[in-house]
Amino acid sequence: MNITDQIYSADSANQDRAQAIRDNLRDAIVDRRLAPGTKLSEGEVGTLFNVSRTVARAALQMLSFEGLVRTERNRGAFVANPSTEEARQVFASRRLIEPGIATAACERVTAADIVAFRAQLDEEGRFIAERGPRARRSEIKASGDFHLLLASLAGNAILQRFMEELVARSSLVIALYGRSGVSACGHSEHTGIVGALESGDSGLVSRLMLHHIDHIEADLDLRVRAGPALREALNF
Amino acid sequence: MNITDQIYSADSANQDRAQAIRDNLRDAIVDRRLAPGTKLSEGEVGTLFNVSRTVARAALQMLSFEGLVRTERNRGAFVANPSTEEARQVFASRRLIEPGIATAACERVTAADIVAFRAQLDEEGRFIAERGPRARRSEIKASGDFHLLLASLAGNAILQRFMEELVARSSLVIALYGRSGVSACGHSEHTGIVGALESGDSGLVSRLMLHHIDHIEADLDLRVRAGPALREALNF
DNA sequence: TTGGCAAAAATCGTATGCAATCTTTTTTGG
DNA sequence: CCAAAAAAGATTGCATACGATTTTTGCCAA
Repeated sequence: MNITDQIYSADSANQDRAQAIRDNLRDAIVDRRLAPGTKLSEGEVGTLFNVSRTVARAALQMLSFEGLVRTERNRGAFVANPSTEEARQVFASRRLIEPGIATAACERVTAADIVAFRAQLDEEGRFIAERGPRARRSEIKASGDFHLLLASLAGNAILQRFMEELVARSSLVIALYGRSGVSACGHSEHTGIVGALESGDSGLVSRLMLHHIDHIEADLDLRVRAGPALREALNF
Repeated sequence: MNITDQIYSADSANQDRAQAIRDNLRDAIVDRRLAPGTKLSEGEVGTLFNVSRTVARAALQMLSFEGLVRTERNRGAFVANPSTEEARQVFASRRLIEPGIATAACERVTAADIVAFRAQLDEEGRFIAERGPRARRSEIKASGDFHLLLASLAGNAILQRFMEELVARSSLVIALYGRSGVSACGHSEHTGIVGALESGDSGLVSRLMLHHIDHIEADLDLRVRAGPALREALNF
């Protein structure tokens, strides 16, 4: 089981079908099974999940609030294709929020949490060792789940939701602009953060997290390329 | 309090109608024309704004994402009634985010922005001078607008949206738990922040903002009272 | 009066239909 | 043969309909 399953199961279990569809689509987007720019028509989503357009539409609306889907009036919904500027804003937001979350988590972490972190790290390591695009996607997801696990420990539901959005969008950004070299490095940084958490040094945890975010962003290629206008025009 | 106190303008010009309704309802909630716990039935909202339940429902869904409305399955939507714990989380989030926003804004602020801030401060001052509940509501709103104006200068659309949500929820919290004494004090702090912005000292701006948030929260009465279970049971 | 139960009313969740808008294909004029 | 106009097709925006669930009402007995 992975983290997001844990986080959302309580919601989607007895709640709306729209929420279940949203979770399903979000996983697909974060996993890159749905490429940026892919059209998500209400009818198609509806038939795929055996619901009416009404329910499919609600799910797409939720994803659009989270920034994972962009909707255009009378045209439909598309998997988001974040610009380099958006990518920068995502990471600027994370730099602001996540060190604070790490500090808060450090002050509330329990031995059981550390065990969960170790398991999470093991899973990450497994995917890094594997080859192939399937493992690559699982690796991105597992890496995001690490940050979500930390956020869930901070004891602040609002910040946790913000982080869910930011992590999901980060996955999109990394899939689009990542230069792929950093995986093992990121993993070792995660390991370091868990170690600092265990030692209870909240200042260190916060600093490590900040550096980690910087490293992730530094691995991106955020130079302006072929012009976003062209990308847009080609509906990518 | 009743929804029908609501005034609505017929301009659904180029935007989505659901969005216009959401904005209208949000203003009403933030202004406290709609009290926490008030039921917002889809049918009633729909007839009030001359739209079908479909559109009204979409608007309510948006507000529920923002945390201003709580929806219960098969029961309906209600204006949120944040608990003291939620109130603490709102302010913890603001303490994390807003000093950073202030720093970013300080580095991008222009002379024209300063003029806009002065105008905003003047408006605040006017409402503080006035008496009566109408002025009190306008005062809360104007105070929130100050923070939103600052957020808009930070140049980060994601953080700006987070702040919009946090400021709106703060208004609810202040309306519920505020002890009311702090208005003039908050105004003077706003003035101080603008002054620091003008001087370009981003460290000072950040520190003033942090203190300001602390003062706002300190003015709240967040002791656990008559038991949130009772409040919930009474649907307040 | 109070408590409990069943019918009625209200409200929500969802599917479906129609008009408006956008996209693609076909037709027409040069 | 190509460009522009027109028609056909697809998709969304919105309203409405109907079953399901909840809440209220009315009634009777304790």
